[in-house]
Amino acid sequence: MNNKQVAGILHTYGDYLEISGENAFRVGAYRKAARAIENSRQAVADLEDLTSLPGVGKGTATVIAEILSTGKLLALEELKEALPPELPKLLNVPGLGPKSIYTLHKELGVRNLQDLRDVAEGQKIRGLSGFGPKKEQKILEGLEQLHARPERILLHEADLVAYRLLSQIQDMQEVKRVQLAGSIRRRKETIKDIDFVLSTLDPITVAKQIVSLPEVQEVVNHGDTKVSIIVKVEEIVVSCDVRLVTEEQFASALHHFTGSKDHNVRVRQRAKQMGLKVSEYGVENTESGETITFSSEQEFFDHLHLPYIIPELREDRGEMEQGDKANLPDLIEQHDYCGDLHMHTLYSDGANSILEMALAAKERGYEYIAITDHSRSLQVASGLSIKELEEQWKEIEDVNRQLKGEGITVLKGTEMDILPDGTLDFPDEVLRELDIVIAAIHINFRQSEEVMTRRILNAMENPYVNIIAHPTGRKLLQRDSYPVNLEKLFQTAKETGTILELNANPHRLDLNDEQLKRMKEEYGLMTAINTDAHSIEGLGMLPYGIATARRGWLRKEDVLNTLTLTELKKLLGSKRAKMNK
DNA sequence: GCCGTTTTCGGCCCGACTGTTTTCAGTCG
Repeated sequence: MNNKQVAGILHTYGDYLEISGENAFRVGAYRKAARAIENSRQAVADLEDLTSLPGVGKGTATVIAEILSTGKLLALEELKEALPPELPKLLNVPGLGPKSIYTLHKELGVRNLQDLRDVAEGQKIRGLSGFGPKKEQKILEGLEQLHARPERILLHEADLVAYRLLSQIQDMQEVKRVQLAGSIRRRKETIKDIDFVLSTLDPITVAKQIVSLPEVQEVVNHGDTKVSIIVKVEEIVVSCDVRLVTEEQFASALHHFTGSKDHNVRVRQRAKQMGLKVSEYGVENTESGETITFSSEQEFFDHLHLPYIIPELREDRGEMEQGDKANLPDLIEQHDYCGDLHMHTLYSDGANSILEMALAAKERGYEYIAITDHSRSLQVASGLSIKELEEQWKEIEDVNRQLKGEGITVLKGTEMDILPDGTLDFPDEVLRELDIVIAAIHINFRQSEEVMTRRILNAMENPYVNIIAHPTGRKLLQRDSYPVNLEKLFQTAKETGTILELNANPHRLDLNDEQLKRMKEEYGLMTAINTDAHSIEGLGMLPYGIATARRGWLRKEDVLNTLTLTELKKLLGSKRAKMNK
């Protein structure tokens, strides 16, 4: 049993207990334990003392031990017998929580979504105490919404919607300040809803203006301090929450609604120990009852004796402990970035020429780029034959001559396929001529973990392979990673001097934030942030890579692309020198 | 169920909105 499986059972147990009417704190305790296991770096099966996990005491330790030894949990099996198997699915219906589900099941015998629809349509819900016609209507609407739109959207899609709204809200006369908050501000890879915080003297007028914006499809909530709407921009439908506060409250509200939830809990626990109470409106001194407000988040953190914690770090992954010790890393910034090492041109499946890509890169202030078109096997992406690759080298040399003195250098590269049997698509004689070699898997994802891992290890053991592109192969909201043993990849990367990429494409972000953090902290490895651009515009996806690196606690020195051209060439050459000895 | 530099009992982060009520419970973030 791995950590994910154990945590999964605990989460399910929590769901079942909750809809059985169990004490909410007990339910919360199991969920907290499940999160602790998910976040644990050690395999829970190997732990000597389960209660060393935060939030795991004697009771939960016994439960975990049972799951580990038998693969299941008797108490959960019994609950599953006693309750209809599809009942937990009702938790996904917006506006419907555990208490209501419990009542609906007990009083009306509701077992699944269909039953729920039937009793709502049959107007049977309104007769229950605590329920009425509006609640009944809300449940029907919730059932509609359940399948109407995707649960989450990608960060770059959220940005498109968010900035469209932000500029309009900014222009409203009564609005003093407005800023994005929530997961979009923390730059999380996918977004459930977009949060805005604004300050104004006239919340009622501003709220009215917001609900009548042209992008608004539906008004979910409309209060004096909070407005919830569903908006549509270019086929992207997403819900947005807007919080309206006074100018004095703005900094506290911004922090509160930026989250994450777990981070906020930690902040409040800390404040409580200091005799303070934190809310979205300010910090109250429990003894004197006086509430202090702040003009910036910086002041807010100062007041709690913490350094400023940037939004990307607010995930309760150690930022409070490290902040307390003044030990937070100096994170990479976009201006540290010197060049992109993974991009495609007209030679394979890109949209622009080598010269166009080079000029665009120069425009962005880069010192170098690498042209890495696909290799011969990947015919769906017009992979290059050896002959075509050699023709490309001539063109790259031409472009370099043409751009001499312009401060930009084009490197000869390839994104070479790792074939299903683990061999490489080009022979060493060809690879030797290249400045940089990226290897990647694009076909045969369905092999076993052992075979997939072996394929990649083979590539890493080749002296000419510098980088493994998108190492897990996942596509966000589309497909999971192929099975691969990341620990073995990290270990071999360390031994061979191969670099695992952070692919900045917002559909990939592969490796992800947590994997990057682990790779750096436990193996001391650097990454390469590349856009994998297929056009000039694709180069502009870099911020998504930088943000993910920051969420992974990476500093400038943890990223290959911050090296100067001279340093880069030296580092790329060092693997060959070492392995060809 | 967990947890303790006031604590081994009595809290558990905190508040808005909605729909149901006539003072509050449930849900959400």
